[in-house]
Amino acid sequence: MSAEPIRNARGTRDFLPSDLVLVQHLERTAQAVAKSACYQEIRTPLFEETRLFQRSLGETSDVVAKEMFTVPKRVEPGASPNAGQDGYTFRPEGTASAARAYIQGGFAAHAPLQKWFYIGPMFRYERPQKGRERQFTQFGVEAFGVQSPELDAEVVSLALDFFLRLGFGEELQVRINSMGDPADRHRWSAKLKEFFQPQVDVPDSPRCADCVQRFQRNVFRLLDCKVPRCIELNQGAPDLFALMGEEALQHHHRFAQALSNLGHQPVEDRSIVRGLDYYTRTVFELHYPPLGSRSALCGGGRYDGLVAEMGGRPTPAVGFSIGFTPTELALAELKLPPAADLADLHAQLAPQIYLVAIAEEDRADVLRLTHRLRQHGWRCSCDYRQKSAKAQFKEAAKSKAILALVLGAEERAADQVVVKDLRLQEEQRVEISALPALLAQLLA
RNA sequence: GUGGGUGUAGCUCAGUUGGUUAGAGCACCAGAUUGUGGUUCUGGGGGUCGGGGGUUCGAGUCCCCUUACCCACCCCA
Repeated sequence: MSAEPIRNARGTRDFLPSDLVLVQHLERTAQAVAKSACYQEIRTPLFEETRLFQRSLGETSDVVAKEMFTVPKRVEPGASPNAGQDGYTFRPEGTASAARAYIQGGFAAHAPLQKWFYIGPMFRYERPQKGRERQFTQFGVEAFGVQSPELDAEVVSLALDFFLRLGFGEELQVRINSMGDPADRHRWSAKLKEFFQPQVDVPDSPRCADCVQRFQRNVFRLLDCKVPRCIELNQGAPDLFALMGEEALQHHHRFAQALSNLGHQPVEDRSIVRGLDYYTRTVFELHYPPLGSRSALCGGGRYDGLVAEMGGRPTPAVGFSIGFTPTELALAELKLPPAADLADLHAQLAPQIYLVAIAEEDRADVLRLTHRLRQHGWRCSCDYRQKSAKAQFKEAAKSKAILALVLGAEERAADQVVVKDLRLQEEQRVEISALPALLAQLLA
């Protein structure tokens, strides 16, 4: 049996100790931003009933149509489970689960206003490429129970704050649009189909092949096609804003106003059309133009219909999600964050104290002392490979420890220990009883 | 799902028009006289050259297939 080594599954990543430094920094930044605005953390299961996503994201969305990690509910021999309809699916995004938890928790009745955030892995069965993985981490925020456009602006400002704290500059751009209310959307959809029909429904369509496809699945997407010819053909297409109801229009204006009130002049961008069904009114994206083609950092919007659609009381809501992977890519390109921001996390990878046993007979005492110091809260390490004293000092240096404690026959006889500062190469011999105080001073 | 690129030690790569036991740097391990470090020196472990088939006297080096990864499209975080 020639055992071929098993590798990580396609589209997944190992986060090794040094990789985690950045990730942990992203996590704590996200938490700090969210908590500063009194958003509370939630953790929902990594998998849900498949129906949850079919209902919330829409059967025609790409995510549901071809990117779901679905497993059958039961795998009994002989049974023929229908995973597609009656199975579990690893969550491809966080909003559906949050809405489900909101409904299930009965918040509409006793505490309709809920501001939540989450950080965790999401799964999509896609072909991996740069900035896109099958398992990825998202930071998301969802605020339930308020339909005021000022809340939309608050949510956007959280996303902005996240990137600003990571070191992004003032070039950060908020692009906004509105999807109107469902009735507006239906009218618009009909008008669009009417408008595009002649372009698509002919043997030799002037539109690109993708657009012909999109026409069936999601007409809105024709609008953000990048093919030059298609862009031309989009001239004169029906404008949603001309069909939108007064309330939705007002909402959008107040949203834009609230944003500029917070100091973020938004950019109107009619091509922003989120791919998931549940969005209503506000949709937005954060961009960082210096990044060029990969400038999109965050996407979000309002989904006033989702909770009711899923069987809860009608509850307005708004949120966003930020992918860690694109964020990491952007940070790398921008040479961010500054090393100082990560210094503490890096430092935690190294021991503070490395204990050296001069001879074999000293090892037992070294282990005892190591154990004691750990209980005091110091990060301590020592050798378990019978290395020579010399090699232990090498090990101590390599480990980036700050101090070395040396225990030999002389020290043990006198109840003392040598404390060596590896940065200054200075050492002193002290009574064991005085050790905690000295360490506290040296490692402050 | 479609198209393109790549695949030599843990990592970064050399390997001349196919030629004999496949190399380097870094990393790792051990030493350089007796209780002390990141420099230096010496030695050592580690590769069925992604896998399979073919051409050839002979292939890491050419051809085919396959697989993994990467990149782009689609879509999106």
